[in-house]
Amino acid sequence: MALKIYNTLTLKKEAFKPIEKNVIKLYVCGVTVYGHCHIGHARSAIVFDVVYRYLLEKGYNVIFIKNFTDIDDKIIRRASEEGISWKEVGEKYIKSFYEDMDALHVLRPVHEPRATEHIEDMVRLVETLLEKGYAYKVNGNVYFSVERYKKYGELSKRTLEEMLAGARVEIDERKKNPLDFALWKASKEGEPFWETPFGTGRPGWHIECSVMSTKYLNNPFDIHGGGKDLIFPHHENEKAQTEAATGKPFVNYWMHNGFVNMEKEKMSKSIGNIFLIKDFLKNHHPEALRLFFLSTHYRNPIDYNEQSLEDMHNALLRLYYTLERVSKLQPAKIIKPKRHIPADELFNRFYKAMDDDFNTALALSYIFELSKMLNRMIDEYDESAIHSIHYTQNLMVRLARILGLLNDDLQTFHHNETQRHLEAKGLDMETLEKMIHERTDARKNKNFKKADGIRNLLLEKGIMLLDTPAGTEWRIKYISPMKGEE
RNA sequence: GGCGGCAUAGCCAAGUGGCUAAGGCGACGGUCUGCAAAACCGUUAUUCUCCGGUUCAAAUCCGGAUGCCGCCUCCA
Repeated sequence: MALKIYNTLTLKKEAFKPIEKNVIKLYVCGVTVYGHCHIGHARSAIVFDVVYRYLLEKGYNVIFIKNFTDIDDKIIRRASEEGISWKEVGEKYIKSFYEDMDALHVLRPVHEPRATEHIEDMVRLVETLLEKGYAYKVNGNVYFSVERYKKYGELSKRTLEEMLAGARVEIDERKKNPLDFALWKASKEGEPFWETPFGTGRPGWHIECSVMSTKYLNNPFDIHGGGKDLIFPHHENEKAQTEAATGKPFVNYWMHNGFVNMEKEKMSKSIGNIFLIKDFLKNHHPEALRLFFLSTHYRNPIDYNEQSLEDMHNALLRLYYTLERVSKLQPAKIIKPKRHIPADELFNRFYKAMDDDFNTALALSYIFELSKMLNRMIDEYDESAIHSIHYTQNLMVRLARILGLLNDDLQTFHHNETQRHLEAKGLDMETLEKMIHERTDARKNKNFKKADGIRNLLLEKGIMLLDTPAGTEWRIKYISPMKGEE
């Protein structure tokens, strides 16, 4: 099966051919570490985590690099705000980044280089660009001359004339062209700096990615990814610098994920409508966020709202409850997974969907179909089916894990869900069990009015009771306030 | 102003030339139940923003209109 990837450079879906057979070199722009990660960072991380997982699943040796930008204007500003050094700012938010990524089950890339560990390489790149005449010095700053690089605008699909017509670029007298961008910035008093042949200063924004990607992957390399907002200027500039310096193409396939909107508006720090991953995790299972993102194609925008997240949380619970039903079946003495052809068909369709530019929305639908298939097999249970059931379950879990879902074992899942949910609703285990007990007694005495009252009370708290032959069980169920009132 | 994208059921969302227009959430009916719930079965878009065109055939291609969004400035 052939993988196709939508390439921002050509605006087309293209058959994917790695440069080296069986090896894929993947670079994704990481974060600038000056704050906690928000839901938008989470989308990018999850999208490329799934790309990484799927490429591994297909048997490729994936050299996946994701950087930290740990020196920049905003970090310096943050340091003075928090009264700590810029290095401490970096350390603090790298730690925060890992907490969030681990919670979201984002796999660690092969290397996670930091900008400040590659200053020497940056200096070398700037020198090369100066030597080749692509860059010029002004008062300790070094600028890249966009007019010298003929393909400037190739990635973001605009010409220099068009960009200037936009005329929102601040005119800086020192630059030859307003669109020229800084490779190296002269440091001001009190700012971090490095000594270089062209002056005391610090790197510009784009250069770290050029340096780290080519250092670990060489160029051209296979896939470069990031959020859509990085196409211009970040990726355009990375490409210009690297191609000008090396005389070789930079990247074969450019992948960009769409934004997360809040109430139809882009989530961004400047608008101030950001929602942190840490806040999300207080109220939801981390996989609900994955499910939410993966239910839309990665290139499309997605609108974040509580209702959608609750829908997704319910959908996630459904998958876990299917696994739970399977776990409760009378175990066979020896499980010999037996092929179940309809399940295999869904498995194949899953791969086909993923091969089509990572169509996770379609791929997910097959996981839900496997879940339904399992439930049906359990409903019509006879002992001989146990082997097929296990086979089907294994397929379902395997596919889910390619998407980074169903990571929890049932115990962990229950424990975490219960903790989070009870806390959010101001309940505790003891009260809950007492209420269930009370209701059971009421039912025994045929006092159904009281029993139903308790049940409704709990339902309002998002706890649903199930009377099974084995006794009363309870589950979490997200009910939106609107629907609850109806 | 320039460039790019989107418009599919109550909501979210796949599908981009031809089998019954995926899947999730929700709603309704059935089985089950004290009644429920869960689970399963069934129903929930004869039609894909609108108007033209191409074609034997279009949600899917082309032209136009309307609406929404993004980039052109730090951003995932």
